[in-house]
Amino acid sequence: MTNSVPATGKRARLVAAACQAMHQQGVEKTTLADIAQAADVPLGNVYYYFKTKNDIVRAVIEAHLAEADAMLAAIEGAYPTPRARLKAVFSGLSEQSELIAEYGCPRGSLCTELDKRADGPEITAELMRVPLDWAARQFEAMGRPDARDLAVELLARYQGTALLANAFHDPGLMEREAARVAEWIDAV
Amino acid sequence: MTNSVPATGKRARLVAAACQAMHQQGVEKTTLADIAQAADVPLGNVYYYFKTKNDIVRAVIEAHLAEADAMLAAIEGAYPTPRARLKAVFSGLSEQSELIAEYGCPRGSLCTELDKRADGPEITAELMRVPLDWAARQFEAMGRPDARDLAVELLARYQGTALLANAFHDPGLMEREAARVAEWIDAV
DNA sequence: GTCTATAGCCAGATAGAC
DNA sequence: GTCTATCTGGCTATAGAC
Repeated sequence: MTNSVPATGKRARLVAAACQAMHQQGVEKTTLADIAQAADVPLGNVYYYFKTKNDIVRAVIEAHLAEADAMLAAIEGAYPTPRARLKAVFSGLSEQSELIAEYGCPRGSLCTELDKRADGPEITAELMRVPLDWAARQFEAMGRPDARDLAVELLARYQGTALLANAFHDPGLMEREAARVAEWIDAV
Repeated sequence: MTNSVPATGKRARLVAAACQAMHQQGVEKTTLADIAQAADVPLGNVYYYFKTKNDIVRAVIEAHLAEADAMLAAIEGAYPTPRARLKAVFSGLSEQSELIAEYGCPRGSLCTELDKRADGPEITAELMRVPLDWAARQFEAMGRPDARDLAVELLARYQGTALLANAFHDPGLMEREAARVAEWIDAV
């Protein structure tokens, strides 16, 4: 390992602060000063860890990807059947309905926003590719030849519902749709 | 009518330019100079029509709402049954798959972005409420007691698919899902 | 490695001549 | 009503002492 983590974990604190701030305020409106203050790091010191703001964005995406990997792996370990896994993921996501109603899906809104950024990192699409591929593998394991289509439908329903729940600031909308999606997974 | 429209239609040009720029670049990254230049209006003159940037955002939303109203009214006039209307709207939307793959759904990404803006206009949610209520009325006319749930599912699928098509820059994804949604409407 | 001070830039908004 | 010139503030990024 070439880079040793500073004892204080400043880098980790900065990334965590950036994740939260960018989710709540959006990428563009989040300033380096916001992040530095939330992480309790002096502004100038941020540049020791990240050369540009875009590097922070990249780190935020990578943090989301790592979290998604860990979450999906944990679910695969905990549930034996693909159907149970799919339902577990979706119910886990909709437990955050309050957060989503207030600020939207952290990964979805990041995708939407970064796509308009001329210099947005190319990894952005991974935020959707990872869960999409995972869901497609589960549907394949269920023997569905249209696994990919079903995965698209599942992810689209989640993302679209998150968008609506956020627009109306209504967590109930998210929970209601989550219940209907669970029925759908059972029926597929 | 208290305000007479200037003969040159500068205001209309500004709103149209703002609509396009904000769809393509996002609200935050669109500057008044961008809008003024695209509309061929000198920068300082913009402030004669709009006191603040937020006023332009409001006008953009109102333009989208007016367009949606006109579109839905036209479809209601052209198709007799609710089922045909729902399919017509959805197929109309997915004809713009190239545009959506490049920049996302104009109304969806606007909702997502404006919700993170502290001073975002309250009308924002209308962008989703109008089509949602309209779809719910169509499902009601089909005698469905769960009309509202079905409307949420329909709009969520559209918005979610638009987000994915944009993330992957894949118009085909939008078209494929549109075809599957059409089947779903027939089966409901 | 850490932090202060500040450079440099660019956006939103205004003043005021015409 | 129209337009030029400019003010003001905030943000990214850097310089350089410690």
